[in-house]
Amino acid sequence: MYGVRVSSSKRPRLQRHDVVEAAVALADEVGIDALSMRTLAQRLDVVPMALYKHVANKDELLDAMVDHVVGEIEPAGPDENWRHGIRSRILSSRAALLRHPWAPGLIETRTQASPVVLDHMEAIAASFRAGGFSVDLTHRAMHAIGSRMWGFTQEVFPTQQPAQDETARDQQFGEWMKRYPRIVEMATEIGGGGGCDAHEEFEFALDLILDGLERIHRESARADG
Amino acid sequence: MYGVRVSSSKRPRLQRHDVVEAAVALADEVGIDALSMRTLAQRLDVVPMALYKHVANKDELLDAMVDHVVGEIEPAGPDENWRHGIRSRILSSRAALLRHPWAPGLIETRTQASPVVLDHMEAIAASFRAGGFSVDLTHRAMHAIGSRMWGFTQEVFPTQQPAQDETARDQQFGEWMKRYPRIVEMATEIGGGGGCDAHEEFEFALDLILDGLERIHRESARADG
DNA sequence: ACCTGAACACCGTTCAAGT
DNA sequence: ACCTGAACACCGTTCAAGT
Repeated sequence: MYGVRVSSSKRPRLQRHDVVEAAVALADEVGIDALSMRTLAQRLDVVPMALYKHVANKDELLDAMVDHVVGEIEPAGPDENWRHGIRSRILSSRAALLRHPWAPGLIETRTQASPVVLDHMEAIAASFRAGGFSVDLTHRAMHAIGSRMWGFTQEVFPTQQPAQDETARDQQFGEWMKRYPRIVEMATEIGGGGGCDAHEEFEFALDLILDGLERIHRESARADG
Repeated sequence: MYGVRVSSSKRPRLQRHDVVEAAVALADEVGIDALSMRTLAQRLDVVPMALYKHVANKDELLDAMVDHVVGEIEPAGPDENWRHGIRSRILSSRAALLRHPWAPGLIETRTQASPVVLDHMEAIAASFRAGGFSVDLTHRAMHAIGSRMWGFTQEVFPTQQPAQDETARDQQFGEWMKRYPRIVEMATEIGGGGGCDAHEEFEFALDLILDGLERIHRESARADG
C-alpha cells in the first residue's frame, strides 16, 4: 500500500522474449515513433542500458519485433490447390499484421531478412512450384504479389482532414470538385461515407493478380504440352 | 584565397525553393536518414534556425521534397487509349522516382496528400474514366495499382550479404539450400548472377494488373450492353 | 564478473536576448 | 522588426566507475 512497490529483487530476470513482447505491446499502444529504448525501459521498470543485455541495438530489436509479428501468422495446412493455399496464407498473414499497424512499415525497411520472414516467402514460392509453375514464373509471381504477400498494400488515398468551420469546408470541397473531380467522385461513391472496405479492395486486387497468374500458367502449360 | 570566404552579405537571400532543392540533393547524396535540419543548414552555410523561416518544421520540408520529386514527372500527353496513357504515365513516374531512391519511402509515410500528389492520382483516375470505367471499377483499379502508380514496388527479396570466408559461405549456402530451396533456385536462376531485372519485373506486374482490369472492364461493358 | 549512472554526440524546436 | 545563439527535451549508445 501507499504505492510502495514490491522489492525489485522479486522481479524475475528479464528475458529477451519479455523485451520483444513488451516492445510489440508498447508499439501497439503508442505507435512505433514513440517507441524508444528509453520508453521501453521505463515500461519494463528497468534502466535503459539493461535492454542492451538482450538486444545488440535498436535495429536488432526492430528485427525481433518483425519476427514476433510474422510468427503470429497461422500457417494454413497444405492445400492441393496452389491458389487456395497461397490465398489463405496471405489472408492469414493479413489478419496477423492488422493487429499491429506499425508492422508493415517495419517489414519494408528491414534490410536483412530473418528466417521467419524467409519461411513465409519460401512457403508461398513452394506453393507456386507445387502447382506446376516454372522457376521463372514463380519468380515473377513473387514480384507481382510484392508486399501483398504480407497482407498489406500501401494506402494510396490520402486522409484529408476537413476544415474547421462549415463555410471553409464548403469552399474547400468546391475547389476539390473543380480540380480533382475523379478523386471526389470515388471518395463520395460508397454510401456517401467516403470510407471504403479496405478488406474487399484487398481481396479484389489479390484475386486480380492470382487470376492473371493462373491464366499465364495455363497458357504456358498448353504451349509446352 | 587562403580559403577566406566571400562576405556572407554577398550571398543571395535564401529562398524556400533553394532549401527544398538542397534537401533533395543532400538526400540523394547521403541518404534520407542522414538528412537533418542541422546537416542541411550546414550545407547551405546557414544557421539551423534560418531554415525555419522557409519551412514550418521538418515534416513540412519532407512534404516539399516529395512535391519536388513528383514535380519531375513528365506528364505524358493525352492518349486515346486509356491503357497506353496510364502505362506511360506510370513509367515516367518510375523514371523520376528512380533518381531519388529515398522518395518512395517518403511518399508512403506522408499523411497529407499535396496538390501535386493529387494531380498525379487525378490524372490516372481520369484516364480510367475516359476509357469508360465506372466510378466503382476506377476505385478498385486505383487500389489494385497501389504504390505502383508511383513506379515503385516494395522490394520483397532480401539483400543477403554473404559470409566473409569461403568455407563459412559454403556452409551458409548449404543451409539455405536445405531450408529455402525455392528461394535459392529463384535467386540463382538468372545467369547465375542472382540479380534480376527490376524494370522487367515491374513491367510484368504492371501489365498483369492492366490485363486483368481490361478484361473485367470488357466483360462488364458486355454485360451492360 | 556483473551492473549502471553519467556522459557523449547527436536530434528537432523554443525562446529570449541581441542588434 | 529581424536574426540567432543558447537552451530544452529528447534520442541511441559508450564507457568507466561502482559493487
